[in-house]
Amino acid sequence: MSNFDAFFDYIQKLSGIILSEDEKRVFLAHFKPRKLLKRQYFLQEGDVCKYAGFVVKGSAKTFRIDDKGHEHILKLSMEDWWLADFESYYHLTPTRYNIQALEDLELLMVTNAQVEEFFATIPAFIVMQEVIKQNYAIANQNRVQAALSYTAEERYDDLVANYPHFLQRFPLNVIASYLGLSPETLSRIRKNASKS
Amino acid sequence: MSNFDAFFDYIQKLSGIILSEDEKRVFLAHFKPRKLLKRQYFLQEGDVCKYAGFVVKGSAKTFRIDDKGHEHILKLSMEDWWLADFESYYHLTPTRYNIQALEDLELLMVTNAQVEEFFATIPAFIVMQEVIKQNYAIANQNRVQAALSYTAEERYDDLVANYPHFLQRFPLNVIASYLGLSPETLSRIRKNASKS
DNA sequence: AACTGGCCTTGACCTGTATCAGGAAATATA
DNA sequence: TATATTTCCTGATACAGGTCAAGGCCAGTT
Repeated sequence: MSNFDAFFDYIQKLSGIILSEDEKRVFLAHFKPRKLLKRQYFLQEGDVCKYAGFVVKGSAKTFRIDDKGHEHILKLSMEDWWLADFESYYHLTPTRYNIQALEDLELLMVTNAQVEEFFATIPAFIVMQEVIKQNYAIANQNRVQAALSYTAEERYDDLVANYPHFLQRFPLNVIASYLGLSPETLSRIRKNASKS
Repeated sequence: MSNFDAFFDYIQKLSGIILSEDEKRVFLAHFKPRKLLKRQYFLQEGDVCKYAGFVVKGSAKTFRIDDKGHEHILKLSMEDWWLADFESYYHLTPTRYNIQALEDLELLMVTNAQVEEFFATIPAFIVMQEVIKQNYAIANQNRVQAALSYTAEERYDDLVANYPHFLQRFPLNVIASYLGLSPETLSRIRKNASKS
């Protein structure tokens, strides 16, 4: 039950609309709580991402394995974020990504079909969806720009400035992969940074 | 008037909803046609992106100038796309980008305030907006992944596979910048590719 | 027809970042 | 407590892609 309180807060905060008790009951009826242990997979390459999971507690990485067997982290998710490959989720196509728990996870899961059937009439949820898509589009746009035109060090500085909590929460090899760097390079950048 | 026909087709195609004559009149009343010549700016760094412009004809680049004076192209836009920095447009914050015409442009312009006042009740427009945000979020997600984990050659191959018309339409130095490469490197990649 | 400026290529060289190898410190597991 | 395992650092070396410099080609202008 306290699972859902965090979720309700999130919807209300993002949408700016208060949920009625009736509306809350609709969420309770159709969002399915689920737990995953550290290292368990939420999604694997080739699968269709049938569910989106709201993260109540814990964290996860979305990543791809390249031809040489190297892992590239595209996204790090924690409380008040969603676990899903939205491309696969909306289009029901096989995903190119893996999503794996970095810490034990508590999720609230739902399918896109359920969203369309049960939540299409709840204003707060509609607005929330719009805000999420908009924010995600903008965040990714900025990340493209950073990836294409910033040096490794600039990207790290950017992370320190904008997502300092990532550094407390995730090991440095995970951060390195998220920044598109080898762990060695990140280590050297940090060594330099601490000097100046 | 034929300006608007292309726009109406676009809305109807993206939303899957036919526009009534009354609805079309609302668009005619509030979207403002505008022309820009090649090399003219639609937006400059530091400005607020007050207008979004639907591209009826022509093309443009969205780019940033780095500390060393180098240009990095974030986005290339042509017919049936929008000209705007959405971050600045939605939040009314100063933009970090420049948008400049690569060819003579014919646009239909609108402010976010107008959208909220006049188009918030037109279902086709609402659905269109959702689809745009969703597609843009997904496209940017894939581009982040490409920028962080693909080699220069893989990124070029990706472009050839997914956006072959870009190559016909834009000079190679523009393509190079869009891929995050120097023109010299792109030239060498193409030379190799044509061999095999 | 000559001139100009933008576009593209090529070669030589340089630099940032990856890779490989080893090891220390911290953390989990027995 | 002992033993793996993971995390992080450091040094040596390799390589992808950037930078600099030069020249050719083509379209537009005079």
